[in-house]
Amino acid sequence: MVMANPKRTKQGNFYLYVDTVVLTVSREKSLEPKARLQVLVMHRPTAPKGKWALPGGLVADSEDLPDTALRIVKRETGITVPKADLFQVGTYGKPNRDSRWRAISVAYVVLISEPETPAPISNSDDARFMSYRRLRDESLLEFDHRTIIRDARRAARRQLEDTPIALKFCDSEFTLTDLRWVYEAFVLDRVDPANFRRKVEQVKDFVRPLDSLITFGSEPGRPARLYTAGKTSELNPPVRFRRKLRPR
Amino acid sequence: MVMANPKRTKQGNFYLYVDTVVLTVSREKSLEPKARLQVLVMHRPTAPKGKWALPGGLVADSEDLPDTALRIVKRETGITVPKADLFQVGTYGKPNRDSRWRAISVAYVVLISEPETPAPISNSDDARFMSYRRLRDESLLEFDHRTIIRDARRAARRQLEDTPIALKFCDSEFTLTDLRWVYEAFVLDRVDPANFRRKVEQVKDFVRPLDSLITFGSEPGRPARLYTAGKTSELNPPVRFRRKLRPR
DNA sequence: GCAAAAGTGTTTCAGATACACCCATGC
DNA sequence: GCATGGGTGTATCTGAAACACTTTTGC
Repeated sequence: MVMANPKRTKQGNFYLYVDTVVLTVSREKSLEPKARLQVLVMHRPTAPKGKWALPGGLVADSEDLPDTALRIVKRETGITVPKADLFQVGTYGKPNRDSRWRAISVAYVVLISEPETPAPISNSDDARFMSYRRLRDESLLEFDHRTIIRDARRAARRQLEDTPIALKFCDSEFTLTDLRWVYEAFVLDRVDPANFRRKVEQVKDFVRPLDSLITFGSEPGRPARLYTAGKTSELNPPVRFRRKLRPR
Repeated sequence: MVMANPKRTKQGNFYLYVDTVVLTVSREKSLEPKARLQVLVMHRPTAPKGKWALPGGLVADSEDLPDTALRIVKRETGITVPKADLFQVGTYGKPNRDSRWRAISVAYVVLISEPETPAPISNSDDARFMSYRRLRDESLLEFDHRTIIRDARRAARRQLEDTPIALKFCDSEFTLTDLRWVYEAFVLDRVDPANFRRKVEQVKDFVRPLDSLITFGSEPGRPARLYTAGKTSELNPPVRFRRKLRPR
């Protein structure tokens, strides 16, 4: 039911974008917790060499914001992200955040496990996963995208505590060590395996042990039990970590 | 540095609004914690009787989003809100959230203490503070504004834990009971005065006792010490409340 | 004196950490 | 056997809740 609107000409001197922060956690065994988090970035053809940006583009008419996010991520990086897993970080609207014209961006974040190799289709001539740490500390991102990734990590960490999104980083069958690996990436520190196990298992319907299935992997040590995702959409109690105490 | 842009015509089939949730806490002594929170709403001249909306309006060219928020709140309700105290709740962009045309809204929330009496200037023919509880439970709000106020309360509650915004509800000199009154409004329950005192006082530079100044009020009981706001912008440790235990 | 709120002190408890110790596998 | 990670049991610590008790006012 769209009516003609006399005020139509009042607005129009800006663009509304959706920018998306695609996060993944590297499985490189040797990586410290702090170095595991990866962000998907792309290179705009007209940008200077070595300057990267989050995949982002204009909202189309009658397109829901999350639909914009996944359309643009696909176009600019080749990566497919599930719509249901997107959640909002915030909206960035300072008049001069883009020097070319007024751009207002709604930022989303999404967590994925095994990513395909990035392969841009258009509007982009390169795309790759880069270390969150590097992007945060060095000046490799255009616009205010460094602020956006910092806010995105914070938002994601909160979601890890209260929702089962950590499972998005895991395969459909996983060990508790796999899951701990993910939490450590966000906590930026090691977590005691014994305490982690108890903490996770007391959350109602967060994870389900698979009937006596065991991984036979190439790792040393006793094989771990496999789990699948439970059905809860809210972690109760939440999975929080206190600061360490001094060793006793 | 605004350039002509060939893609200009691609966008334009929607409006970008800012909607603002102005919260206050009633000082009516008799009110239970749950009934204290008030939301500023207004009546659009073309809306049905008894249907209210959050103050909201179009973003102007080159106008920062928080500036839009306070301009519109002033215009539609007569209330002045401080720009620095606004913080973002989220962006609502579902294609059919407004039946008239496509509207995308960035929502802000702001906490104020003693409000002036609402007095709309234009775009509105009535404005008032209404009970959060009623607005949440009954269907008095247009569009998805009921969702927005719920999200706003949640966002505000988080801010109460981690930042000193609770002080925005208080005067420049206040007692710890005044401050507790505010927290109770968000926790939706009574809080033990003794424990509250300790919790607040151990936060670094959150509140400062005023040199032996004492309220001589009309209240019964021992007069309370006055405090002023400290300088911290982050509550460390945060002011959290656990669920109650069973009485011993 | 009595009621009521401010403010202090103390016990108790839930939840989390630290860590010792046993288990199951690869080499 | 031995190294290594999986998994269990448990002492200890910490922050917070509960609540008894003292102080200071109004009436």
